[in-house]
Amino acid sequence: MRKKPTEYLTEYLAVKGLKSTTQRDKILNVFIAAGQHLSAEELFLRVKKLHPGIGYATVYRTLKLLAEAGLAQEQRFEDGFTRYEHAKTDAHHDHLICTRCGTIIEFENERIEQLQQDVAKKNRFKVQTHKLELYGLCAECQGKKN
Amino acid sequence: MRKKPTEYLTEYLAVKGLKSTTQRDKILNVFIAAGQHLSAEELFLRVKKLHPGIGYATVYRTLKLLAEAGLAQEQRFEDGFTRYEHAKTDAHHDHLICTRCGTIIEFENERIEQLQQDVAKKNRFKVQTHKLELYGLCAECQGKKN
DNA sequence: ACACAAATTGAAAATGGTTATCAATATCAA
DNA sequence: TTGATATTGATAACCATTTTCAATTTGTGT
Repeated sequence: MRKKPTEYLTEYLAVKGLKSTTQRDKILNVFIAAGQHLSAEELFLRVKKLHPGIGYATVYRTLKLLAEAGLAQEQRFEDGFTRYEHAKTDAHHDHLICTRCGTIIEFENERIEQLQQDVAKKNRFKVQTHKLELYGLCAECQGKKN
Repeated sequence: MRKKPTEYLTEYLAVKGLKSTTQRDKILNVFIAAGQHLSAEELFLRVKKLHPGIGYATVYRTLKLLAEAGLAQEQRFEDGFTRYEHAKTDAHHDHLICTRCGTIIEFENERIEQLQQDVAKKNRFKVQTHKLELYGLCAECQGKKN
């Protein structure tokens, strides 16, 4: 992804016969400036601060659009709602999720990926995507009582 | 779990100061007789067939209760709603999920579990539970067009 | 530039799985 | 049997996410 994300989006929209709008660009920019694992709600709050006119539904719609365009990736964690992370060109990664403070740590492990492929093959299964999440306590939270 | 599930449930309820009811026993029996990975909705339909009087909410409540009692385990897949599987005494297992027909295949892989522990350790993370799901096409669906 | 068909927006209502409410009923210890 | 408390069933409420729809904006052809 050597070109700017907004350019990439515009290109994607053109190809799909969709329209480029200022809202979409603004939302994308806020999304990029923000950290990983944002929920739609969180993104909406950030967007509203800079661009009060933009509506709730538009943020949801744009987030889905970004996912389709490959600029964001949907992740559904156990806390109920969907979060989005920036698309990475590099290898797939998985998550360590602290059940106490909510911290999310990313990791990648080539060996695990390989074993997953082995399992799939054994079951004559063709993997499209996968999800590996380890839930537990992060280093900080292990010490805390209660 | 050498004793009958209903007995186990009764015992759990007694310890917790809760009450044993015919509805709970009936729902538990239907749950046991049914296959794995039932949604609350699916269980409700089965229950209703045998015991028309039992309400929707009671099935939901009982399912949560069974999970607390250790008789069932909650699983949240990407299709949006929660499914329950029978608690197993044997090793933890993971899932292969067909994105076309919805078939769910269980598997377990000791080596992967081990590597997960390694990753956790490296991040000074204490794992409580984990979730590994491979989404893709099962053997049958790979041949089908569209 | 100009017009127009088609896409997009914002606000509000709808959805859909799940949970809470509440009056009526069932359970269980005394 | 009684009485305090838990449970039930029906329904309303929740809540994140989607859809609806009239008004507005965009891009293409002229």
